[in-house]
Amino acid sequence: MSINGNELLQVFEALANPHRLRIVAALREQRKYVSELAREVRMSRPLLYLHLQRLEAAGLVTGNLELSDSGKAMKFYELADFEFHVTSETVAEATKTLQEPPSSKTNEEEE
Amino acid sequence: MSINGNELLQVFEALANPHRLRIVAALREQRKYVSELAREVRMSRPLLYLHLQRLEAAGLVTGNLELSDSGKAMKFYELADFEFHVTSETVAEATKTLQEPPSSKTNEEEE
DNA sequence: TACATATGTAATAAAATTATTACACATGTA
DNA sequence: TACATGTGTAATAATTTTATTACATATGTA
Repeated sequence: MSINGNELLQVFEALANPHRLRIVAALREQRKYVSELAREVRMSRPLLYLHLQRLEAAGLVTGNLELSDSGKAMKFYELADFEFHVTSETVAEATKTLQEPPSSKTNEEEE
Repeated sequence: MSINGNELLQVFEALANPHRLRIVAALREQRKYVSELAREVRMSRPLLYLHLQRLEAAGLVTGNLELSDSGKAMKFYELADFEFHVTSETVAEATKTLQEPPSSKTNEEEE
């Protein structure tokens, strides 16, 4: 069983942004909490949240809300283990199971 | 030597779209000319051109203008050979050589 | 209490991507 | 000549993504 088309698409979408590549690289050293990471990659927290959400939705990182020793809430993000082999073959295979969300003009008229 | 950060980003950007995944899959069987491919993936030619350009810019496909037997111009696109191993390690490695275009507020003020 | 540091989100603006429409030009065939 | 089929692109519209600003809430320490 290979990866689902929509999942693979989500992975590509998640990685198709320089900030998010940097976030992945930054998390490689060790897990980090959001504010800490924001300082490191020099990004506002709200924006970082957005990027983290995309990475998490794609399954590339996971977030965990924890309490520090002093009792303060900290949200830690860490990398997930992921490994994709990308060739025209694996892309074509995954694409078989690719489906657009059932919106738009799916089956209005054929010719 | 591994892949350059900006090149890898361009690959992800190219693959981060359902139409383009389908185009890759369609070209897997054999090379096709633009109008032919447009019919197959049910897309207007101008739009297909845009997507093909992105794929070509990323090095995933190549285009060739040829003359058919009858003398009509035909632009054939075919898949390039590509293979990427995507893990947090390869992403982090490539990210080292990632650079934003020298615009925006690169070095306005540090703190 | 005031301040620094956390999390979290809503509203809005800005920018980039995607999509459509309307062209121009060329060749082969009826 | 008229029509079908090909390439190619410019202008514009629509949509999505990215980014900013302004909040609210909570904890620990001076």
